[in-house]
Amino acid sequence: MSGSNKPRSRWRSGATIKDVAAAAGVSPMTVSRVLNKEPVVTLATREKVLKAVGDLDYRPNFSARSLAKARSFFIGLLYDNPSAGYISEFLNGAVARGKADRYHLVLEYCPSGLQSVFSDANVDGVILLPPVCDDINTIVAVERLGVPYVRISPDLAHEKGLQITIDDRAAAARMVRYLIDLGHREIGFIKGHPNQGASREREAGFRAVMAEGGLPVREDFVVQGYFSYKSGLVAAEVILSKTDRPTAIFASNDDMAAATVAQAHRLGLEVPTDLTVVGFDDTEIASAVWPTLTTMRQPIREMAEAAVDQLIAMINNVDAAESPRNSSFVCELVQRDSSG
Amino acid sequence: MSGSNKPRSRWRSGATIKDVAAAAGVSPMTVSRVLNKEPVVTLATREKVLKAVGDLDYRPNFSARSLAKARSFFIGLLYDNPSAGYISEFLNGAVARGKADRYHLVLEYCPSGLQSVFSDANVDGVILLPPVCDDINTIVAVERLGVPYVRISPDLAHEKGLQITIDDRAAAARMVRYLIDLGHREIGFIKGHPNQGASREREAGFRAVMAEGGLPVREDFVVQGYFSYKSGLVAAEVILSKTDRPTAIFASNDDMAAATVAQAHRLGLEVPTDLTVVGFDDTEIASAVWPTLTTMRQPIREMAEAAVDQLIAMINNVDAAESPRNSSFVCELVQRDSSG
DNA sequence: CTGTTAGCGCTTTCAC
DNA sequence: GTGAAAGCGCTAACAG
Repeated sequence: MSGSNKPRSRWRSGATIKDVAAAAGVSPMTVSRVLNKEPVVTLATREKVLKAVGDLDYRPNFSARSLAKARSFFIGLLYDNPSAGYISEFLNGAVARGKADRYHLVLEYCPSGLQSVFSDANVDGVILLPPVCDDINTIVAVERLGVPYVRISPDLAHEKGLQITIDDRAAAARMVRYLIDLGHREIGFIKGHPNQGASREREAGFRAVMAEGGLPVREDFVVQGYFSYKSGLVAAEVILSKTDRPTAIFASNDDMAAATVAQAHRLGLEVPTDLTVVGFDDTEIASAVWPTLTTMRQPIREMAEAAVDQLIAMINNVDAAESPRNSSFVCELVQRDSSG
Repeated sequence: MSGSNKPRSRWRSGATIKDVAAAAGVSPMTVSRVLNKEPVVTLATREKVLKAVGDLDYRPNFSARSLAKARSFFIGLLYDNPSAGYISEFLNGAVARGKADRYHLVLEYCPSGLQSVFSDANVDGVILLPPVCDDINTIVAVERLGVPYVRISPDLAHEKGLQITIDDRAAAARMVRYLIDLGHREIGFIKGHPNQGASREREAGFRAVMAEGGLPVREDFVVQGYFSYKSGLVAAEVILSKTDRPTAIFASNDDMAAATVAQAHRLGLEVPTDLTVVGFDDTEIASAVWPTLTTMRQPIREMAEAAVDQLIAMINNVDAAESPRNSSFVCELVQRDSSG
């Protein structure tokens, strides 16, 4: 940190609630009531106050309000290297939803393993994105914080804390059924990162439907990936370099599906003519590659909105916090050009 | 908002600085000094205090500290639909850098046009991402806030406020020289969104080098894009559907370059055999498509770190704020598979 | 419907 | 090197 800490000799203006009260000829308390939209205030009084607020360009002091209300009006967002598309989509939803209730988002980068959570922030609630939502150290740290929290697409069910999920298994099952309906019999599968519950669920959905359809799963067509583009490249090569190969590959996310398409091209295979490729999530990349990817759209934005909503409800209403109402979102099959 | 607002009957723990002081047998003031790492305190005292802090699991109240210090320790980040890759990269840098000085980032979504900036947050400084950094209403609103701000890759030079830029013109020039060195003579260009200065600069760099090399610019090979994948698809079609076409296309960002590759494929052209395509930014998509894109890497993370650094310096030191030291970052040509 | 009093938890200032 | 008093700007709780 640099030098002397003398603050604000020119920053920050300074009209306080007292100034507004004086200008409007009322008490600070009345100003406070107007600002907090309490319905009791007379219309006339309200207007006087609002005028004074405008004249003085008054902006309430967040810290003072927080201190008095014993609330920070901040929600912490714990993340750790999600794909760019995922986090940016999530942020859009969460920021918009928080704004309505005057909540702001504070970002905390949480490389799992490091338990350096919340060095000193005081937030009213916390949202944990995968895979942080499954890091036990982080969860413990958040619980010690004593604030409500929401876990997004978590793996293990954990006593407290609300969970916002999608039914990964059902969604994966739907995708495999789609492939079978298309006439595919030999279907390859690229698994997701083993540190995420979604990976197991998606695989389970895949296997369930294959079994259901009486189709044997060729274990050498099921390979480990890690949700990254690179890992998809490797996995696809393993599957496609065999003399016999599947007619379709279901990758556990879009990045790996995109990589599979690229690998297919490299090996001289046309998509979808020679090989059908499908992904999961419907992140940006799904519409960016060529051919565009058939995938399972995860309603990330809606999930973010729900997370913020529920969190605010829990912050306001302790009862709600006692009996969290987990919610599960449904995915939508988005058919594009990579399947046939 | 839901129901009654009775707070924290079970959330929030509660050890205050007084409790710590009592436990350590010192005054609150001494605890404060220890916590703020003021060097005056005796080692013995310091240790007593630290032990009490640990025992009580004390975490300082951010709001109280902010109120007393007249500082929020929050930095606002104003954004408006940047590409996912851009914002997520920027966030990584900014969050990490802020952490070192106990600053946190608060996100504000600022659809330009709407001047709904900072409904009520009080931040110590503001970072404006493009294109918000060029929205005059937003700039005015931020100036009225009375806090220092940094603009990232801004268009018009504006009196106050620090600017973190790259030399778009020079970078674009370098890319065009690279293409010429590769033997290309007929080079197409897809412009960026006209609301961003970077677009004009990149085009200027393109034209300068073409002129420098004595190569005429075919105006029908220069078409308008808007930085989106879709706009790139359209632009590329315009250029490539002619009977004669350029041997190389320089798109003003990666999304449009990726779209150009896709469009080329659709038209039966091989990249780079039949057509060289290059982009700008080196965002995620550049390594995600096939063939991977040759592009100009913009050091987004470093720029984010610099922005936070400078902002904190300005917050702490008014003198620094008087004479902002703008900084310009250099880009790096990343050669991949889409050029030849 | 509006005002008064007190205090949130911390830090500043000034003593000692 | 440490402590006591006062106050940051706001709102809860109570009066009236």
